[in-house]
Amino acid sequence: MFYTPVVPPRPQRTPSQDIVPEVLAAALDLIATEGPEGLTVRALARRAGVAPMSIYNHFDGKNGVLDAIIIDGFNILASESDTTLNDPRENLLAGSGAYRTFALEHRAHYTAMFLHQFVGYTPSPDTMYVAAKGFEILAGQVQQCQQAGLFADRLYPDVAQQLWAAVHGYVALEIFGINFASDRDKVFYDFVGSLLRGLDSPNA
Amino acid sequence: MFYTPVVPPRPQRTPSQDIVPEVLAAALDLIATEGPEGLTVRALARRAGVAPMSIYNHFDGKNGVLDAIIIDGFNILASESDTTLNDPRENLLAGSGAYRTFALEHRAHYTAMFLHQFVGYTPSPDTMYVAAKGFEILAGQVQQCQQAGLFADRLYPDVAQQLWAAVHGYVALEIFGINFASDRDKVFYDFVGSLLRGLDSPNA
DNA sequence: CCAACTATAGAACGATGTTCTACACTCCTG
DNA sequence: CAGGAGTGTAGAACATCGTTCTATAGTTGG
Repeated sequence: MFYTPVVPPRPQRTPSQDIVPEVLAAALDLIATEGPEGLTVRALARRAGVAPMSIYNHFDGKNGVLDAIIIDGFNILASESDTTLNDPRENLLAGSGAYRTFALEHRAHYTAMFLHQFVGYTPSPDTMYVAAKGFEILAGQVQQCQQAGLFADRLYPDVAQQLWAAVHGYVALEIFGINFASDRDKVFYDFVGSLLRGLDSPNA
Repeated sequence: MFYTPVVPPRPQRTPSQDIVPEVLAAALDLIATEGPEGLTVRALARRAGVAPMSIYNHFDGKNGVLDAIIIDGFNILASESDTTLNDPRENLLAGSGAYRTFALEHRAHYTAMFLHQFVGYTPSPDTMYVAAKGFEILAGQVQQCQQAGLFADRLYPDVAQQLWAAVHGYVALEIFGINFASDRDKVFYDFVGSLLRGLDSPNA
């Protein structure tokens, strides 16, 4: 009369050390496939094969997951866009291209970092620190250009801000689906190249 | 024994023709003061002094309110940035400045139009149409420049896209609070001017 | 003055983030 | 190898969200 199931119905518990990476992967997957609004605690736990409570035990709730994604994103962005070519101007062009590639290929990261304001989310101090470090990398590359004689009569943080604004604006409209350029890649490089050329001539 | 209140406790019903403008004003006020996440149907009705059901009787729910805000925003933007100076290049510069002024002064409009993705919102066909018209105004201004000899070896929709990306990027970072420029106004005009100068020289 | 219209209040439904509690599995220690 | 501490899980609970429905009451035109 006793009945023992032949197959354990499912691994009942997720080992502790697997939870964080699986939740992060599931969160990126959710944002990429369902959009930022698809990132809910219940859906996240379901896709990660984990109990909702684990989001609170291993992260600080949904905000903690967002902090983890954003910090991860800044680390990837820093490692991919901190190029070190000999020509500092080429270096800046290559960095801009790498920034755009990061945004397009890690759309979920970029969305969480710069495009979507998640309701109730405020970045943690750690997140703010990593973000500031990211801007410093860009500013450093511009400074190297200046030491090579470019952007002569401008402040390098201003040039960094202008370059960042341009690249972010182009990428944001691209991701929003409102880019009507004839050839997105070519128009992008022409865009950044033209801006650098214009910024290298004297301030009007 | 009968008691008649000397003052009617409050106007019980809002006259029909007042509801739409009051709801729109309350929605802009809510976004501006509480942020986009503060725009909830209940809070909106409360601030407008109106029943929640009115949002559904006079608009198509929350999405209808957003459509109304966005269409209103595009109309304001078109009327303010469609400048007609004699010099087409000056015209483009003035239009860019007007775009930025619109974004900064009508922050709630601009947020709904380009910065925040409201959960569950998809623009109505009418909204899409008005938005496309807005891009055509910009493209027309660029085309006038081209007829005057500027941006010679480039396609005018590409130049329009590049200019829009630049201005939107600058404004977006400004509104997000991550603009580190020494003087925001001056750096903006230097930004747009440099881009136009660079785009006027031959394509590399 | 009455009938058609419509703004209102309030309950209801499913879904959200979050917290709490009881339970069951794991794994280290004695 | 047994047992207890630690921890992942399930589920209920709370307030709030957008939305729908119903019944009521105020307004207005004929």
